[in-house]
Amino acid sequence: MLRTHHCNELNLQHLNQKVTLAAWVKTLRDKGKIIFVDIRDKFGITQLRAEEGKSPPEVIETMRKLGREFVVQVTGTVIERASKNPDLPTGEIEIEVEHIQILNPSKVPPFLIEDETDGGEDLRMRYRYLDLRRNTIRKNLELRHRIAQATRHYLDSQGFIEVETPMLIKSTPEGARDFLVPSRMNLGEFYALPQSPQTFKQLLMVSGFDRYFQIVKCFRDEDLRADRQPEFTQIDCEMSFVTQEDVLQMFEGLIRYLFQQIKGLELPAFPRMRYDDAMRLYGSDKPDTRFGMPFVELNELVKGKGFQVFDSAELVVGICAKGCAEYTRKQLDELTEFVKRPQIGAKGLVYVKCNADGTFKSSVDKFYTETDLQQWATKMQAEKGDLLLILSGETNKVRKQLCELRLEMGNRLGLRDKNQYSCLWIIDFPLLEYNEEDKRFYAMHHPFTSPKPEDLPLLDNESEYANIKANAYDMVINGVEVGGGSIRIYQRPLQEKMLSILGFSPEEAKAQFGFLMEAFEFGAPPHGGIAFGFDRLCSLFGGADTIRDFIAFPKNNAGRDVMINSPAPISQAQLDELGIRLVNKKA
RNA sequence: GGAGUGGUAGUUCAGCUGGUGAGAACGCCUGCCUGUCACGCAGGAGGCCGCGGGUUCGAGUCCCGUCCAUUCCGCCA
Repeated sequence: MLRTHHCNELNLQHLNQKVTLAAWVKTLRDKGKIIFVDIRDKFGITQLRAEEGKSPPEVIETMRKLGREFVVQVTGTVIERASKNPDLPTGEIEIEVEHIQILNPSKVPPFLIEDETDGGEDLRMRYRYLDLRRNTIRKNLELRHRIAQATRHYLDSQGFIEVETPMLIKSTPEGARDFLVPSRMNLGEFYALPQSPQTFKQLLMVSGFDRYFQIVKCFRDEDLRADRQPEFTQIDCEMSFVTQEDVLQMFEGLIRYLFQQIKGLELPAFPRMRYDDAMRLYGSDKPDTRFGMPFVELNELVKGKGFQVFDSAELVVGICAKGCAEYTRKQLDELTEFVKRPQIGAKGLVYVKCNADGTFKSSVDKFYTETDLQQWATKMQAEKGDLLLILSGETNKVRKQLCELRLEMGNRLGLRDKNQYSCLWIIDFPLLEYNEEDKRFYAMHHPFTSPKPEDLPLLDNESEYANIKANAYDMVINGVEVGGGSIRIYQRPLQEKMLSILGFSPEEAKAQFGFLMEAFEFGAPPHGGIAFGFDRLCSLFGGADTIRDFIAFPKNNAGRDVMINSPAPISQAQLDELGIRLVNKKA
């Protein structure tokens, strides 16, 4: 080793020891006759000291030449500081430098390599290796490592084995857009990168592996968000001979173990909420349950009083914001503007202030009496001082809009504390979802999800498709879908039926999924599983909204890596070899 | 594919209804400083105001286009 100690190690117990350190120059403080240099490695900071007339002249000379991020190797004696720094673990000592060597100089870094950097996102990504020198980012990756290790430990202890599945697989029409890889040896044909190892893990169950997991990269070529990357990591799991209840117990166990190990938190049992209830009460299949403020439907109270907007609405629904009756005109206007933004798309917002003196003030006083408003307030369990916020319109749309408003109110009222964790299961998802554009049903989870046994007869009646429930479940924490899974179909006839409902001809079904259905004919066990979004889980544990700071080398929201500058054009020779001709070459 | 926000010094940003010097802080350079640790003090360098058009006597500022970044909607089984 080029060092005897790292930079967070030395203290008064090492007094008078001769040590060698190797690290990066963090800051220089040249006081004239005396020079202090802080050096930094991933472990911590140690102060170097040199003094004119005392230190060797070549040491003084070299130390004056140093710049930020120079890599140096220093030999010297551990001495007690004349003035100590209680903020540093090494703050009681310093190194009296006897020899210093510049192992590598550095250009001036383009941003400050400090916890509070002055660098913007773009610049940090271009010099990601410098960004990763910062404590905050490195700690995020250390957190990710610990979560991964704890996950492996838990699943191993429960009899799961980690099996790798291929990255070069086959494109399928269902689901997200695939990333494709041309095959040189099979000209004109393409591999696809896996959107998830779904079919392979099912085949491992057919193979009798009983319990499988993998912390694995998945690829989806869709537009990105702060919490979405084109390549992301899943904790992918599958178990044989299980019911939904077994899967929920096992993986609730995993998440509670992680909270215990990583955060030191003992979480209560996770509540279960049916999908229909989640949509009715929160307008979302991933409700943030850190706070209440559930939806209250008001149709029967508001109709027929001459207010055309409500009379013509399919659903009139509101939330009660505790203690907000004092909101000013300006604040109410802000909320109205919020729901009218194009992304939300509400036409307007009706409010009712439940005044402290028991009176009501609303934006619809023209149409409704005090008695009417009192009824609303009672139904919404409002007290004096509360504010009712009501939206109306087509059911699905208005629920989505009110969901956004509820989250906004949660933010405004400080009810979404990053250090508080509210976990729950959403269960009883619909099996199928109608797509207006394509005029057909799609699998809500994926085509291998099994229907609830009691709903099997509905598969024969197209008008009932939308009412079929699936053995599918999501885990939601703080309004984030961290994982989801299902009990799978394991019998060929049912899988064939499912694919035909999804619009596959028997020939297409055989071409796409014949291998899976054939496997089902060789003694496939009942099985089911789940996959967790590992990057999201890490950001949640780290209290961040973006997953990028938990990925060593992330891509920007156009899917570009601005450090290596990918994607990039390839040579004509490569294209020729792959038999590819570009039609729309970007100039 | 659509909407919002932003682009001015190495960096983060300010720059009002268009009107004589394009600014601050941090960073960088030079000098001074024997207990600093957000060191201090003095001085200095550093700018195609993203790019291209337009309006105007005059544009960092207004308009149009375009590129880049970012957030969201669509999309993501």
